[in-house]
Amino acid sequence: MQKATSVGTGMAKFQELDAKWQQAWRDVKLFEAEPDKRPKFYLTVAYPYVSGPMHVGHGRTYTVPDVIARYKRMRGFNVLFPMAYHFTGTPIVGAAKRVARREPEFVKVLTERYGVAESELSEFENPHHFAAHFARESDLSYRKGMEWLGYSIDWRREFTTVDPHYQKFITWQYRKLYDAGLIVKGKHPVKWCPRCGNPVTDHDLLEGEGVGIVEFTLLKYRAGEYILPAATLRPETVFGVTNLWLNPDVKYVSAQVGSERWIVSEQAVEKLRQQGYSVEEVSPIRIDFSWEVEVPLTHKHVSILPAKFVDPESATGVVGSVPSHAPYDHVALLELQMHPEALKPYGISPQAVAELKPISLIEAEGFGESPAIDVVNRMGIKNQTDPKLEEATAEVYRNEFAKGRMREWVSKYGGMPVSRAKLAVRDDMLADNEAATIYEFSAKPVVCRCNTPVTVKIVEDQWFLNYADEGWKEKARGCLARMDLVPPETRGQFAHTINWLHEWPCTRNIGMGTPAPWDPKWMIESLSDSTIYMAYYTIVHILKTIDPAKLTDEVFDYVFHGKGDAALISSTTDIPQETLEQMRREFEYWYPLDYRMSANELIPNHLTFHIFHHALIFPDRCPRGIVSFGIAVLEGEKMSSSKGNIIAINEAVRKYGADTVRLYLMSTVEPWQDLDWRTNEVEAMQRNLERFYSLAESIIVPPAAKRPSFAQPERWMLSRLQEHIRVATEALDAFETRKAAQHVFFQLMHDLRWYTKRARQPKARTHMLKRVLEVWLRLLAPFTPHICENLWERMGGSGFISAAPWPKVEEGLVDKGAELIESYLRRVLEDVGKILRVTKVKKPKRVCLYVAQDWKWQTYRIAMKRVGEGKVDLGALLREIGETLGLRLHKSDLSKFLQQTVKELRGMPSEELEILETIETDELQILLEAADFIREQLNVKEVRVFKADDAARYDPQDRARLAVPMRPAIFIE
RNA sequence: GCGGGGGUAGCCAAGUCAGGUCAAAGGCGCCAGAUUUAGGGUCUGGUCCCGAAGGGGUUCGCAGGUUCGAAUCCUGUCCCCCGCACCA
Repeated sequence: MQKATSVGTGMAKFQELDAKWQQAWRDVKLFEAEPDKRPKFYLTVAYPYVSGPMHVGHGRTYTVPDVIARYKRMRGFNVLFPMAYHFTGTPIVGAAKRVARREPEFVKVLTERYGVAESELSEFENPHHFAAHFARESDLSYRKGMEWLGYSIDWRREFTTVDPHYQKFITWQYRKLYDAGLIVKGKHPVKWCPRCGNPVTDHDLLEGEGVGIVEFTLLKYRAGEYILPAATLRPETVFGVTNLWLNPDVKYVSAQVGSERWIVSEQAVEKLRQQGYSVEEVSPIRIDFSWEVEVPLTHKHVSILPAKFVDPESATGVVGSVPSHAPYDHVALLELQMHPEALKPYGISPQAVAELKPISLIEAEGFGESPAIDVVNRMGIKNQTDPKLEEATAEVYRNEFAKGRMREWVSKYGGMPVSRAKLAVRDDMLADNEAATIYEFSAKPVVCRCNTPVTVKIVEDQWFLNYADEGWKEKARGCLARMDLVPPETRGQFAHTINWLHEWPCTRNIGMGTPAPWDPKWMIESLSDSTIYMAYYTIVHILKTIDPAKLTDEVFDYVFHGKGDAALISSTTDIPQETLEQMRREFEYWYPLDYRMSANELIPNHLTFHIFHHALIFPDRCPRGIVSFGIAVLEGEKMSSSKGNIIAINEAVRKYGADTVRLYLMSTVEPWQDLDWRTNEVEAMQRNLERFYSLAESIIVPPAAKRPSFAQPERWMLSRLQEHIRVATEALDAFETRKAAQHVFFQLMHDLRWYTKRARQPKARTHMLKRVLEVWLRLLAPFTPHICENLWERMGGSGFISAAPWPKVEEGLVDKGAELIESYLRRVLEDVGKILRVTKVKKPKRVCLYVAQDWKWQTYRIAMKRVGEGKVDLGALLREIGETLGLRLHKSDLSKFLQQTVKELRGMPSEELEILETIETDELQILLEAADFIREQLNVKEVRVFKADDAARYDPQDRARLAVPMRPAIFIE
């Protein structure tokens, strides 16, 4: 059976077109960008981290800049769109390790899903090989995917972040930062696997993904020579301590910590060591519950009481009791007070326990004296093993932290919001050596892939980028203020991030990357080496021709800052002077970057770093704008590439063709919205494109007619075309790919269908369709370049459509009157259709249309004028019309009609009113001309049109009286 | 908690800044008709409810308010999503 589409087996055909045109572009180096006289447009998108295949999310991320690049090129810009690969970082190293361990699940994904041969596995133990494979080698790789999608990338500038040239560039940059005093040394807690001897990232975890590290303050309670360090998240509550809790079932030890003698749970010892405490000489100790301890800061003396809820695994196993504000403490105390016999084994006086009263030190709106007691009572919690206590604690903490204030009696901190007092108390106590710090996971367990429990380790010697530096922040703010942000809502996020960002650890001791120039045992961390590489793109293709050993700081200083003398640098480095000058010219031509594109989840780090580093290194060449993308999901579900449940974009391209995938990705949502890949919609898109292709062919094939005269349908079509050009242009200028694609594909298709139905003269039609197609192809070219190139060639367009000029709106062809007439006809057809449906008449014999009589039209026009002017005095208007028309007989008809008319006109938007006013419409003429068309559309034998007051009209039901201007009365037989 | 985004018909999603053309674009799905009639493709029409004449009713998370008029403005309220770092 013959297929309606002449694409034949459409899919195969599209793939052929893809390959053909990609080769053609390559052959003429169409996308290799060199500085010239044209205005430039330079855009980049975050280079991919090549830890796996390119999936549909990446497809969207990279198609947006390509569409924009193609659009700008057609607008006459010299466009630079480069691409590179990010190798730096731990996940690739982690993946290689997983291969080395032959983790079955991962190996399975690699071999069965990602097409890696078993025999090659050993090579994938090398992280560099792993990355290179997914960067360029694999059929699922980024390079292939991007080529198959027809991206207009200048591939000469491709590089990886571990290339020696790039490392020279990073070294240059980091020496600058170091010299500026923005690299500072410090320590910070990391997740650490004792067995691997390495920090671990979430990717390396078997269990505990997403678990955070929280900072506890250790309050130093003193008991003679001993110190009992009680861990708390709320140091400000020290003023409400009534006693200390220890768990009688726990093994406690006494340990020499620095110059102090600490008592902690046995489990805490290793933790303290990991966290940089020098712990020596540990011996078991029996807790004597008769001790009194001195509370730090307040110097009160309190007793030690037994409590089961105290967890030896959590922090130090020593806990201070603040019953007024900690539900656990309140319940534990209550239990002891109700069961004094439990105190006997410990030799504690029940009398003393009974006298313990909660001390309230925080007031919070919506709570009474003691929030902890309120909440415990409300939840009906009776004992300290009740799991609801967690929730109660969270509720009290949340409310007190957010809304609480320290009570006035609390010396020094009285009246302070809890959120501030917490830090103030902590800092004061730390300064006086009355407290220390310990880190703990926010949830347990956390287990490394090697099946070892992960601990918190304090890494000493860590190097930080000092984003806390106020001067730097100020520069970044200045840069931000000058930038165009898409979508604009992201501005607040950026501003907030600049304020909030502080020291960022910029070195790591594992993974691939560039050694820190001032301390080469460390590697520059992967986000930190990706902040200004957009500048590197401008010269990389030239740099590649130079021996990296020659790339001294002087070279980069010259190229990027114009510092020094080219001839001199040439003589010391042996780089030809012309080469140096050429690089300088390239940089000066392309920089600043016009738009940076990346995922909006990178605003809190990468994108803001990008601003910081530019503000410092290229203060006069800050990027002009940032576009932030949404994420992508699959059939409404999240993707996971480590589990292999992704749609590899390369496979999708092979299956549906590049243009189908591109248009789908661009037309469903705007770039900053979340994309949902739905297979059935992609398939529908493919059919749509095939339909478009065969429609285009059917337009191209018949020989062109000489320019015939245009009638209403032609005028309408041309006017609509202008509208689509206008909207698409505006949309693409604002990165609204969806809006643009909707107009240039779907809406234009709709209009063209209407036109083909409406067109009466075959010659005019052939001519018009060709004329529309010529524009249409150019409008679609950024989205579906392969198909458009092919059709462009077929219809004899000159050169590549990729290099053709973008269509311009021809104001002279905008014809609001023509548009009004068509929407009028549509309305008439709709009304008739509605009547047919309601009356369930299937095959009408005859349709009669009655156009409003002159007096109604005259009234209408006068009313229109008055309404357009603003206020309407119905009475005055009535008199005015009565006088003008000299009508007496239908006074009541007139007033009724006028009322309706005014109401209707008032509801009309002023724009439409204006058009109506200015355009001479002869309704009768319009309908007479369109009668044939209406007859065809309704599939009736006869359509008759009358004036409503035509005495000779055929009107058995006297419908004509219902006629109103722009709404003819209808009679159906 | 802090910061950001969002709730529109079966699903996705425009429309909200600049109130009226909005029963609300477009896509998907579904239904019907047409097609030298394959349950495929293509084309046409329909797709909140009622209606044998183009009409009426009820809708845009929920509750109020402003207005001749509210999906759009204001107030309150409920719910959902994302980020909060050392890492891509």
